[in-house]
Amino acid sequence: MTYTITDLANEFGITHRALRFYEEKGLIEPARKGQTRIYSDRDRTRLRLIINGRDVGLTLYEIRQILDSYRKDDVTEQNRIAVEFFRRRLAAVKEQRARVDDQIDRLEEACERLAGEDIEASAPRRGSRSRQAELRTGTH
DNA sequence: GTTCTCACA
DNA sequence: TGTGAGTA
Repeated sequence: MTYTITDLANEFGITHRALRFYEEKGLIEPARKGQTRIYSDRDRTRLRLIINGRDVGLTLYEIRQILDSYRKDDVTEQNRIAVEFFRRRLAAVKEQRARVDDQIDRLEEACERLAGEDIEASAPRRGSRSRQAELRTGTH
């Protein structure tokens, strides 16, 4: 089975521009009929990997390195390389989450501090006692 | 319809 | 990590 650039673009919800972009970056090398690109099932499988990798935040360069490892026959080695990239990305994403959580905490605290008195009357903060109430009574 | 290139965010 | 416009 073969596919045109529009076939795969439609199937994966990307533009034909993106497909050529991936090709330019060396992630995929479709055959040519004249000047027109002809994508094989193998190209389609690689594209699926590209999209999945992109969706979890890997760079195209990282995806290419994983794809390149598939030129080896050693499946164990392929998996080792992929896992290496996944772990690294996982650590980065978790770090991002920690920063986001910290920002949320700071913003919530600031809001409570600045507008707490007004907001509290109508919408009590979570927990049985608000921070403001604790401050007023001096208890914890 | 598909290709390529250049500018642009 | 792509998009838009213009072209052949």
